[in-house]
Amino acid sequence: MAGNVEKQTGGAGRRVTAADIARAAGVSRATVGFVLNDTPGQTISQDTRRRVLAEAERQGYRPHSAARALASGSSRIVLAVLPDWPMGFSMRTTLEAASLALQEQGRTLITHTPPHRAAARPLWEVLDPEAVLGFVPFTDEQARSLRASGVRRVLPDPGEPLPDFLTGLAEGPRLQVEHLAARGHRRLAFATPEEERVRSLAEERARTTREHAARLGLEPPQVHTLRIEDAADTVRAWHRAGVTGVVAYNDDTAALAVGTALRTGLRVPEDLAVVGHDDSPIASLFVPSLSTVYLDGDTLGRHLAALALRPDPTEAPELPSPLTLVLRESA
Amino acid sequence: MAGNVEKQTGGAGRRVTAADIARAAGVSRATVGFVLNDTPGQTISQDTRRRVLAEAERQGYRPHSAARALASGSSRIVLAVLPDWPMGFSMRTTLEAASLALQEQGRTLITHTPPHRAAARPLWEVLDPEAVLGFVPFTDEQARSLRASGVRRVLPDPGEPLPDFLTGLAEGPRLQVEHLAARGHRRLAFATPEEERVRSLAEERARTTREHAARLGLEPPQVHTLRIEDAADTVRAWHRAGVTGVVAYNDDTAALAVGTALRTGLRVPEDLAVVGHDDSPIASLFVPSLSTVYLDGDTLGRHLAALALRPDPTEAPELPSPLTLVLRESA
DNA sequence: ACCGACCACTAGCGCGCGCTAGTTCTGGGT
DNA sequence: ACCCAGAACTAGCGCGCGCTAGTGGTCGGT
Repeated sequence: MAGNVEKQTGGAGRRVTAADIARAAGVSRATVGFVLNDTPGQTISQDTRRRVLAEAERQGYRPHSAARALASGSSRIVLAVLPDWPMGFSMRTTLEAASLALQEQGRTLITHTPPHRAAARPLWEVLDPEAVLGFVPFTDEQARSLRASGVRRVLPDPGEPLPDFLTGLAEGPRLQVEHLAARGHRRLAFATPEEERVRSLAEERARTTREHAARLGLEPPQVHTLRIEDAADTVRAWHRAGVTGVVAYNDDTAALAVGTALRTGLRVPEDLAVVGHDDSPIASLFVPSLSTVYLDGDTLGRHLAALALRPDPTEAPELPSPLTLVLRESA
Repeated sequence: MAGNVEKQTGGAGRRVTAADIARAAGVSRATVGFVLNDTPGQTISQDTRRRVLAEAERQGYRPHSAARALASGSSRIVLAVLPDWPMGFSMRTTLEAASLALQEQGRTLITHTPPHRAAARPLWEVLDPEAVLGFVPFTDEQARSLRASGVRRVLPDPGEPLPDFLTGLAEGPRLQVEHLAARGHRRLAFATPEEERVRSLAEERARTTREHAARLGLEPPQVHTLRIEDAADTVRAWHRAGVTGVVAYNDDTAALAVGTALRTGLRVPEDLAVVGHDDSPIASLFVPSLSTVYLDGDTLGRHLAALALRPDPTEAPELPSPLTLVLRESA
């Protein structure tokens, strides 16, 4: 066997600790810590620094995060609790931007979608994160657990009003309604999927739809759940009722509306115009391609990171609107 | 202020530790540990047990996972590194099943999609997981980092042959090819998306497609990348070359193929039959609905959990084939 | 009366690391 | 010759928990 590094330290497969580095470099454990963490206020000679760094590299030292978390009192982990909505392209960009911004601050973003069957212990009790970002308000039960687990910052903060990044998520219908209104549609419907899990957001968007329809002097839009089984009935009912424009909760629902309309013999967008939401890949692939609302994930992601790490929870940074309308064939 | 529990322990917001419970219950810290962990081989009186449990409940005690991980030497976390493929419905079921199975063993499954821009520290160095499941083989660099981080079980194990759960992921084309062959198609094409990230799996599936086409005495299928910009050209080229059946990498690609064929004036499935893969929701929504391959996530998930926790890495459990063909309109 | 077995606990180490409170060693100023 | 400031370190505590090696007490058997 080639005399590999692990063997030299003794125990087969034992992980390399800072003490190993200290011994090998002929310094104390504290010095190793100072060098590897660039601890401010410590003066270390060039020579020692080099020796420690070289030895750490040679032995492939990786600090043990549990020990670090225990000693420092912070895991440097930020947990994003994702809702179970099919994650659109925009959401992925959002999380990636947030992740990058957090990384620059030495944090690690972990995303998590809770399983339907409630976990024995919620993930934040296991990970001990520094902050938890939810995309849906937490229940009282969850809030209690979060507090007991010592999570320092929770978003949205239970008890506080919803932060704008969440209300922003429900602002899409404004663009959808405005567009349909501009095209002369007077009677709209809001279409939502059946999924229980998206209900809270769907209701929020339905509310926004009604609000802006009222503002623009349109007929009060009806809200309908679109199911694969009876979508045809719903679409026919719309047609009979004079509905010509559909605000869809997301692109999947929009796709279902458009597909059903076509099968029912309606023309899209002539007989029924549909605007989706999320700008998911299928939006452009669908025949006809879907007009939809694009969400600027980059901006939103940075905003989220800033919210999670801001030292003073009372002062929140401003969020420029991250929504844009994408015009395609379906409306 | 109502005299709340936290206040009683002293420090504002300090988290409740096992020592607090011990003090309040009038027992030693060890006893608290024995009670809360049901440590085998320890005899605790009913009375004491009740007192400790009650006190833990009253104070909302949550064990500090970092400390536990440090002391026990294991984080009880299993990390699944997901590829960046759009996560189909089947994949979600797979992960959920795996998560549940792991939970029954006291483990926590954390899923993670590495960002495109490489993270400063890969997630496993931060989380210190007990096992890491990859859906794509690890690079040498990653393998080294995994070993240095003390991860006990890595799947797929670098250096070992691919486990069947991964080769199984490439078995779908067998069903796709067999179906098309049974319908009398002699000349097939394999359609893959452009995405760099799915390339390794796409190539694997292309190989399987060729293999089974050969086995069934079909013409050697050509492999084509389907891009939105020039999909029309590709589809026309297929038609000219006498290709009548398309094996698609996934449902998105199948959707693109079908959509393009329709726009080009071809009939589906009469002129071009297409079989997708993944049974994603759009597969049934699309017009015409897509024939596709369904992957039984439940079986696969349990298998994964078993692989991650099996005590002896040399003996792997059997995996029954988790694939089924779903017949719809496109083929 | 004494012993051993068993029950019901407790004292305290060790996990790996961050960090405070020293300690030793220069080298320049008086 | 002495002092003292600063550079360059080190000793060792504490984070919260798991767990081993005890320790006292009770009870049945001889």
